[in-house]
Amino acid sequence: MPNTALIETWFERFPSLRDLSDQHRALLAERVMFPELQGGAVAYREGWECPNYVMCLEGGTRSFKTSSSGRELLLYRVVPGSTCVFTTQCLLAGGKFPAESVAEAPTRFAALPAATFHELMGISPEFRRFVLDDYSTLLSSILSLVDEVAFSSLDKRLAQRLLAEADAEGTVAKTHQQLAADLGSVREVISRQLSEWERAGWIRTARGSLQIVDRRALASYGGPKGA
Amino acid sequence: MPNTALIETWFERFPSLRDLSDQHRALLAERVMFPELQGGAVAYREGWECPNYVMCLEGGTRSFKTSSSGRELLLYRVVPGSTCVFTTQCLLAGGKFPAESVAEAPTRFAALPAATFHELMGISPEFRRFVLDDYSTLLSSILSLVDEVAFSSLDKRLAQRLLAEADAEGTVAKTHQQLAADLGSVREVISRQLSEWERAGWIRTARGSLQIVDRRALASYGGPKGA
DNA sequence: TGGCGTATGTAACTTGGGTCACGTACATCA
DNA sequence: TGATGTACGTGACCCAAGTTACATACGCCA
Repeated sequence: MPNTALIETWFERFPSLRDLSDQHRALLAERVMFPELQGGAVAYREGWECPNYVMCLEGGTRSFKTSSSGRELLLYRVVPGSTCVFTTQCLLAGGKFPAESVAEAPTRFAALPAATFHELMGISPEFRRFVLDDYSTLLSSILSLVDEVAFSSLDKRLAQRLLAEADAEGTVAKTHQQLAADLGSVREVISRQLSEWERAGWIRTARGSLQIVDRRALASYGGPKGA
Repeated sequence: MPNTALIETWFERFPSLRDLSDQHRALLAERVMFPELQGGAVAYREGWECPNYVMCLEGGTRSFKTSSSGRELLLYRVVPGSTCVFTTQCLLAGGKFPAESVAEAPTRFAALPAATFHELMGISPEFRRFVLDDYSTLLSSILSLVDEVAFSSLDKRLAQRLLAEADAEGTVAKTHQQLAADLGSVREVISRQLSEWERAGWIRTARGSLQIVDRRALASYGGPKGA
């Protein structure tokens, strides 16, 4: 069994899978596959079939919509320990993949064939709970996204995003282009706003990253409804 | 049993419930309640608890988000024979109602207590399928909504909506105000666009409704990506 | 038939943010 | 140490759409 190590990693990343009965866990282990993706590789395009239920072990992907003019809007990010919930959507709805998904780094998945997925959904309450927890979390986050996109201005959304992307030191390791793609906007608009905040002393910019100086200012700018 | 007639109506509106085993159907019938709402009454506000799984028998509600400035955006409509999927979301995610919901007409529901809902999700594959079918359909429609709101212009969205709301004769029985609320816009903007289309001879407007004259023109305007 | 409430028409203005068209600054590798 | 590719800065411009501010117009009830 060359997969023993990977299976171990898998259960480490998804501890709730340990709640399954021995029998069901054995079924998982028997059927699972561990595909890989290069960084930058396309995982899914809109409209593709979804033959597997997909969980992320290493790396990560971003799922997004693309407009006719080429602008992108981030829907959500799949990181180690989380599932690619759009595959859940495909399998449950019996439809096609509803967006595009691209690996942001070299990525390793655990993939469960559709038949096994459905089988386990039927027989394992723990597996069901695991799947539905993730799935309902996604819907919540997409509903917030609707609200944001429909009613919030771009500068507020940008402020929030910087805070969300920042590490403990306040560094945001993204280019303006990437921020624009996350927000469904374009580079120039992001640059414009960032320069303004840099002049105000709220951030410091660098090539390929930026540094938040005044977290509080950004938070009160993007946070409560008001200005 | 004063509810016999209602239970009969209920199963008529939701034929897939007949697929449940006799035992599980008996459980449904035993625990169900049939609350009513006046037209215009608030069913849920954002953040409310959801003690029931709710299915619509008569009437209907609209679920929408509201911006800080008071603009509304329709998320989806609950009609007879469909469930209020946000209650599913609440029950599965264990969270609060994620939007506001208002009865558009006098409305009758079938409501299943949360405990019964969870019990049946565990023991009845048919019930599970019924719930998850609806739920996954909702996610699909919300994802389309994201795409539309983020990337489509208001006039295209309006054209599509007119076509969607029109009856067989091409009559759309809504005020400009209501159309605006569906689309997350304001009345003046809708009126402006409608006048333009009236001048072009695509529609005829009246008080409280309008008539589509040239379906094809509207469809090609809003439909394919181009102009 | 006059008035009141609701629905609509429309002009003028403002603004956010996307588009165009550059110029400049790093950074790496030959 | 130049050349080339990638990231960033910036101004000018434009357009969709929201805001403001009224003017009607219809329809019903007293």
